[in-house]
Parts: sequence; C-alpha cells; structure tokens
Amino acid sequence: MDEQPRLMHSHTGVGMAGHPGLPQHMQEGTGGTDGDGRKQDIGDILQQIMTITDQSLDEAQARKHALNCHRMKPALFNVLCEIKEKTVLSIRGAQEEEPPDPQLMRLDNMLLAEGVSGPEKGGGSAAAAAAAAASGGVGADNSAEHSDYRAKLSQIRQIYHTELEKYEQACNEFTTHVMNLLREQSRTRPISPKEIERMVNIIHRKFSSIQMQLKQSTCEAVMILRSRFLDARRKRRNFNKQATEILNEYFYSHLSNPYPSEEAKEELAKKCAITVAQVSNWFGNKRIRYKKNIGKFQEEANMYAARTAVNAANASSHGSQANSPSTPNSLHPVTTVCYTTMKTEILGCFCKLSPYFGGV
DNA sequence: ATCAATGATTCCTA
DNA sequence: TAGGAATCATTGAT
Repeated sequence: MDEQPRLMHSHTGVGMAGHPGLPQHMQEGTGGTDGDGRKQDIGDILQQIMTITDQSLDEAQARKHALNCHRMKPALFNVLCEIKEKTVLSIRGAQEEEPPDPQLMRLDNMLLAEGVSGPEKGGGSAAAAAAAAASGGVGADNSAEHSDYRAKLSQIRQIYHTELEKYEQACNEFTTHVMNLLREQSRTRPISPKEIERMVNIIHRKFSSIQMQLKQSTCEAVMILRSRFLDARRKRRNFNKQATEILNEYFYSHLSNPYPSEEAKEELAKKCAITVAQVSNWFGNKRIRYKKNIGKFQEEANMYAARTAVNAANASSHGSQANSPSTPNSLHPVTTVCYTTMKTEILGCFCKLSPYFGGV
C-alpha cells in the first residue's frame, strides 16, 4: 500500500535536461547497447500495457503483477505522471487559486459578531445588549427577554458546532477514503501525489459549499431570533406614572408650543428614564390626540395647570416675588387654574403671532 | 371578552 | 428631517 509513493518519490527531482519528459536515468547512455536494451524494455512494457485490455481477466491480472515488478516500471510511471502533470493538470492549475468567497467571509464575520462561532463570550451578550438598548433602554424590564435571547442563541451555537463537527468528521473520512483509493489506484495508474493533493482540495471545496449552507442557515436562525427579540419593542410597557406626569407637566405648561427642543427632550428623557425617541413619540402622540379631542383633555389640562400654578406660587413665595407677571397667589385655587390656563393660552397666541410682531 | 388608552411604526408632507 | 396623521399592537381596566 505505502510502497507506491516511495517508488514514485524515489525518482522525484530527477533532471530533465536531456529529453523533455524523460528522467535522466532513462536518457543516460542512449548511444550504447545498454541504452538500446532499455529502449527495448520500454517498448515491451508499453506494448504490454496497450494489449492488456485484450486479455482475459486472469491473464491481465498476471500481466499487471508482472508489470508492477518490472524494473523499469517506476521510471515509466514517473514519465507518465510528468506528462499528465504537464498536459491536463496545468490547464486546471490556472483555475485553482480562487480568492476567498466574499459571501463566506460575510457569513463568518456575522457568526463571529453574533457570538455563534469563535470563543464563548456569554452567548452574544453584546448583540443582546445592543438589541436591548434599541428596544427602549429600560434595562431591568428586559432582563427576562435578555436571558431568553441568550439561551436561544446558545442553543443555535450548540447546534452549529455539533453540525460543524459532524461535517468536519465526514469531510476527513471522505478525504481519507479518496486518498487511500487514489494511492491504491496509483499502483496501476499514473497518479502523482500532487494530483492526490489536488483531489483533496476539490473534495474540500465541495464540502466547503455544504459548510456554507450550514453557516447560511445558522445566520438565518440568528437573524430570526434577533428580529423577534427586537420586535419585543412592540410588547410595550406603559411608562411609569412619574414619567407620564413629567411629560404631561411639560406638555401642559408649554401648551402654546408643545415642541420641546432637542435639549429639552434630552432633559425629559433623563428625568423619565426613557429614550429621546420615546419622548418624541410621546409628544407626537400627545399633540395629535390633544388636538383631535381638546374637550376630553380639558380636565387633565386644568389639573396640570393647577399643579404648575401651585409650583409657581411655591417658588415665588420662596423669595422670587419679583417674578412678575406670575399668577397672583392670593386667588382661590380654581381661579388660579383658570388664570394659569388663560395665561398659557394667551402666551400661546403671542407665540403664534410672534413672527408678525418681529418676535415677542 | 371587550374596549379605551397608549406606545410604536409607517407613510406622507412641508 | 421633524412633525402630522393613520394605523398597529399591546396593556390594563371592566
């Protein structure tokens, strides 16, 4: 079994200076009687090879054995390998150095980024954290979903690695099998180690496409998991009472112009422990819903106006009496509410009209 | 089970 | 690109 490679290797590196395609030892002394004898030998062998298929199975078997034992066999074998190498294989050679598949690289990168391939790092906690941040930033509320995400990702990771192991095992088994087969074949056919190596590469490429499918489906599974996790945004939580109050307070105290600036939004977001986007959503919803049904919100408006008035009164009684024209603090609370609401509305009118007055 | 409230999303416009 | 409008999807009270 291992005899053949040794036979073939025993002649590698033999000079080709004389006759292209013939190893040096077959070209030495071609002018002498010894050379003629070798030529005769080669002719005999070739003749025997050419006619081997015309013979019965037993005869052919015997002839093959005889040929294998022939003293010129290794040299002839080398020549055939070299010729084959020069013709068929050199044509294929050009196509072999393929650049790494960009699609495969993308898949690899993604699997690495999601924590599926590569070292275990808490089941892609970075991706989960990013998704959690995108889903509203209320970290504690998401911990259950977070761990669920991690558990599912770890499941995917496990399946991926199991499949990958199976794939590698199958690839190795098949490669070994083919290599053995080719080595066996190389006793009777001109198959060089280079060609075996090439065949191994072809097998690896074929298996690599299977591997790519595995990676593809793993990526899809991760994407689905991720999108489901991100869709948890839809499973909204109502803002807590305090946050709603802060937002309402701002809204009703700026009723004339309920459009917080970017800084104000950031401030509100910080106070309410929500994101700026959520603040924007809230104001968007509030404005449109208030506008659609002012009557319904009147009570709420009054309540917050009263609260603002009380706050203002408290503030002014604490030393800033000069802040005129604040709400007169001697008025009855109900009157105060009306006063504050009116003031807000009037100021709102001024704000709307301000472009016509050159800014008020 | 039903329904109003409400946060999020999508599409459109200025 | 921010905001308006319509709509979706979920929550929570009944």
